[in-house]
Amino acid sequence: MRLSRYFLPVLKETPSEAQIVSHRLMLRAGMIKQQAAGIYSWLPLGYRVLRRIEAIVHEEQARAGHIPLLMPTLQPADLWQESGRYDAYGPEMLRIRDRHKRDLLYGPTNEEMITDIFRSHVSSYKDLPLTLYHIQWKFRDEIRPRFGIMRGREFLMKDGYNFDIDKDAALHAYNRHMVSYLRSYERMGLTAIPMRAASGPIGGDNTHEFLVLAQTGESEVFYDDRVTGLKLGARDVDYDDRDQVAAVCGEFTSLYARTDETHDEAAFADVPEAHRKVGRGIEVGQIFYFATKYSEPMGAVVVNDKGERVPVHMGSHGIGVSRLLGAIIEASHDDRGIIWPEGVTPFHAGIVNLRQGDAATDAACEGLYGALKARGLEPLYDDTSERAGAKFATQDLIGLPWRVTVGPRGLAAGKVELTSRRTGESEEMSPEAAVARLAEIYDGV
RNA sequence: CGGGCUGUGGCGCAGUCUGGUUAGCGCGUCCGUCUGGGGGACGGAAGGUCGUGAGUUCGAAUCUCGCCAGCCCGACCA
Repeated sequence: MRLSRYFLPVLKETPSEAQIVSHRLMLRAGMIKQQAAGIYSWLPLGYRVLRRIEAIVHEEQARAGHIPLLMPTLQPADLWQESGRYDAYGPEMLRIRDRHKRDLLYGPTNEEMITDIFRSHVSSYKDLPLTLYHIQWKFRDEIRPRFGIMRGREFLMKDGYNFDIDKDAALHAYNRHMVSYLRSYERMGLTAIPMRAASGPIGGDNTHEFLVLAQTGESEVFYDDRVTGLKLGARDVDYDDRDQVAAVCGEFTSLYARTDETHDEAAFADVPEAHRKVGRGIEVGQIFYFATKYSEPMGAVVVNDKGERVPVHMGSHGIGVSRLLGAIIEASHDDRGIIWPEGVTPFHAGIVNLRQGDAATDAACEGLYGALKARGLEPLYDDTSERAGAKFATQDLIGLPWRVTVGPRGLAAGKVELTSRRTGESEEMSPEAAVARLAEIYDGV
């Protein structure tokens, strides 16, 4: 993309409504625009990151064998009356009435609807296990939205639902989700710690929340800090192997890590003092096993191998896709702007032309731009006539992890400069070498 | 929803207390010249129903009342 033809309304000053860093930076970097309290438009740069995060979630769900579909944002009220949650949910649920005076709601989650889909089409244990998920906009009419996209009323969420014949199978689904989530967060450059949590309005006993440590987090967290060093890395997990998946989950959940909702001082005291940490965290996902809480009242039953009709065991599993942008920025920024991890960056690298209009510099930039695209990378070429300082400031603000700086001075020696946004380190090299290096960096991402 | 606060060009603000010609400033935008490796300089220009409605007054951004929107703290939540 050429910056001169893009839509990137960056701001030099911070709009007064924004308090926390992710909100300020998202506004300044021209990623979002508020349309009402807790409701945002996604401007091109923000939309790119949102789509990147979504893509990672889709890829990792596919790897775990989970199947995507898409349910509507508006749901009929009667489904929720069946489960009893229409009254239980309270004013946080946005209720709508159509022209025929039928009661609808803007879905805050989809357990009822997915259960309805399931019971309509599945009747035999032979069709299990089944895990369906979608990534769709949700609405929760928060009393007080805040922190920009982190605590909006409208938000994009991945929510998945597993249907299994018994508790053991459902717990395997639970574990599969935990591993696929850990892998998703790692690919986004985040360390998200699974913590034992409280179940809230979804219900169920078995539940973990995934927390990204950040000063601005909404939850107080208590943990053994050795948990932050755990990584899945490149290891290959066979999602069909119950024991292997369970072992990975055991590794990530055996150290003490809890939110204030489930915190146990006595158990926490057993953590060696040097590792005992109290901090704050941003919730970026939660998984639940809730047995037959919805299948029983809603009649989601299958015939088992003995010919008996039994309610299916279910769980649900969510990742806050739009919220993750805020969490990533909270975890990865400096005083000049955002620092995107390679996995979610809106563009792979910026090309900064220091002397727009100079024939040799322009030609070198065009060459780099074409060569990077030919390697399958998406560069953002700053071909505007801004001065160097302004271009650098914009690059730093929008946080592309790599910058190729091209100016007549370096070009005289056949060199461009490749700079890491994260470390600030620069290296001079030929344009060809810069392209090769970037291709190598993104090869494993 | 309780408490606190704010609405003035695209953004950040002053002016309001103490009412008075054409409502200012910085940034940004546009044009020109000089510049050119970390938000450059100079010259010129465009852009405002002062959130909104009613009232007080000779006169309202400024005073009064209502309404709307937004922000912060709390309770609530992913």
